[in-house]
Amino acid sequence: MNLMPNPPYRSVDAQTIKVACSNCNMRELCMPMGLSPQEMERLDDLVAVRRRVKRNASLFRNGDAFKSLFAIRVGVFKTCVAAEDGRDQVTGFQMAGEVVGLDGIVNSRHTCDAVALEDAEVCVLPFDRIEDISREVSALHHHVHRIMSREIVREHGVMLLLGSMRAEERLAAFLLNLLQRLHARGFSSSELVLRMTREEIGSYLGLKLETVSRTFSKFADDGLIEVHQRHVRILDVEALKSIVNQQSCS
Amino acid sequence: MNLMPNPPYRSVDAQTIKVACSNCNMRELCMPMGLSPQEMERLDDLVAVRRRVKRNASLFRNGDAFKSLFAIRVGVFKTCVAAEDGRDQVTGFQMAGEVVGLDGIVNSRHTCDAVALEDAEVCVLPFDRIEDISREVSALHHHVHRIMSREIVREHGVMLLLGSMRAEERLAAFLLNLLQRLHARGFSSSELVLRMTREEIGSYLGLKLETVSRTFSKFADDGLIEVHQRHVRILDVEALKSIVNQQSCS
DNA sequence: CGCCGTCCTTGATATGGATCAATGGCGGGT
DNA sequence: ACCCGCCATTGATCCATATCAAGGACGGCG
Repeated sequence: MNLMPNPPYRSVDAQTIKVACSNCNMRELCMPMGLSPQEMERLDDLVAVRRRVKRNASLFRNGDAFKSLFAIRVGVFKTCVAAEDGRDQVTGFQMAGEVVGLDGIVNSRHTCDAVALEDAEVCVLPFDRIEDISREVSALHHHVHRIMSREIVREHGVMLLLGSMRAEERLAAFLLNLLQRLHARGFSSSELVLRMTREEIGSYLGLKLETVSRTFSKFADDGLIEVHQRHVRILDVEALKSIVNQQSCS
Repeated sequence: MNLMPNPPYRSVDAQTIKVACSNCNMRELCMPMGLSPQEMERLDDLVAVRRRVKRNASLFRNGDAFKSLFAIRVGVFKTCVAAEDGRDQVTGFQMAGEVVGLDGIVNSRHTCDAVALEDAEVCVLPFDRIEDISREVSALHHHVHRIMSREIVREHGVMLLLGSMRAEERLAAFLLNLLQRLHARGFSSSELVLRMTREEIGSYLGLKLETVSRTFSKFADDGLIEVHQRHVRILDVEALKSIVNQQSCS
């Protein structure tokens, strides 16, 4: 099942922008903190260009040669892996300040697709340059390790969710996670706009879209949230938290 | 649900052995290849000690301070994460030549348990020394990145399995994966001895132990495998592969 | 402004795997 | 060698979620 029947493949804007990290207002999200001015200067060599990615376009696709990591500046992406038989699985949703492309390092080829869910902009971080610079800037060196480790830990959490939680717990955990990340970016922690469809949420959570929709409705009936299409208002965070933590089965 | 009711916590043998990678017969599994003699010499500074871990003992536990990665020399481990409510999820089974502990880098604390499924031995790789040495030995630098990326890609595969496969597909994929890894280590690719219980397999695959058992029995009835307790003989690899790849639902 | 395509909601029904329960078998310890 | 505890198997039943089906709402475009 393909979520996007006709994705305009690689319809990426050619217009790329010369940039520097040192005056980027996102840097506290994607770059290490507490650098000396000369270290900061070295980092400016890292980001050669930015790239715009239109809604529904791919930043990279399974099989593409891996050359760079991408730090998201604007927009939300999904990453998804595909089985031979065509089934696919959303492995994550990434937003500003998060880094995508780590899957490509091991075999110099990407093994998943990264698709923009809205018009987006990323910083292109050539990986060989990352390795060169991090030889001199140990804060960057360690930062890269931390980013990769964080992704591993995040995926552990998703495995726990997929392996042992029920539909309501999964959706509550999903909402709380989005909320927390949006809050860290200065957005309201009681209101959010989903950038993905019910089907994409379902794929990520190992549920069918109807189940996602029904569970939203149930939360709304129970007074935990208000849902109007992709607009969600959180009325009772604590109740959501207790759904996630309740010992439901086994 | 705790898989191990009374784990002898941290009952690790104090007898640690002074060792060197350069004459280790496992090095092609856990270390980068094609090093110069002087690079190899630098690597010998990496592994300070080895550690023995008895069956059912933990190599590290959730909350432990992170100081080192561990390269497995002998034995099989499981890693598992726990939710607040006590549920836990096996996130992987690791065997000789594989590295555990990557989860600890991001916050300098481990976020999962690593438990030996049989008496085991690991090389202790202090992480600060890894970072120091990889500044000079770029092959090691890149190797660490590859190992972390490989783990991310592996977890993508588990997410696909947990999110979209049915019980038979999950177990077939699990057996094929074990087989392939054992084969790479010189073992038969048609016969294997499981080091984990049905419950641990079930936790990893997001199934209950009864379902795992029933699915083994079904495969045996269908003539795909022979099962005697933890001894499994593969009779029809191709059939297992076709179970994994078949477009079953949606 | 109305149409069309995509996404979402809701209901009815089916089913795969969980749960509950009972028995069996192997292995480790004394 | 025997017992005991853990692990595995198998059957009967239940239930959460998938599946199938039918509208409904919104947004973009002619």
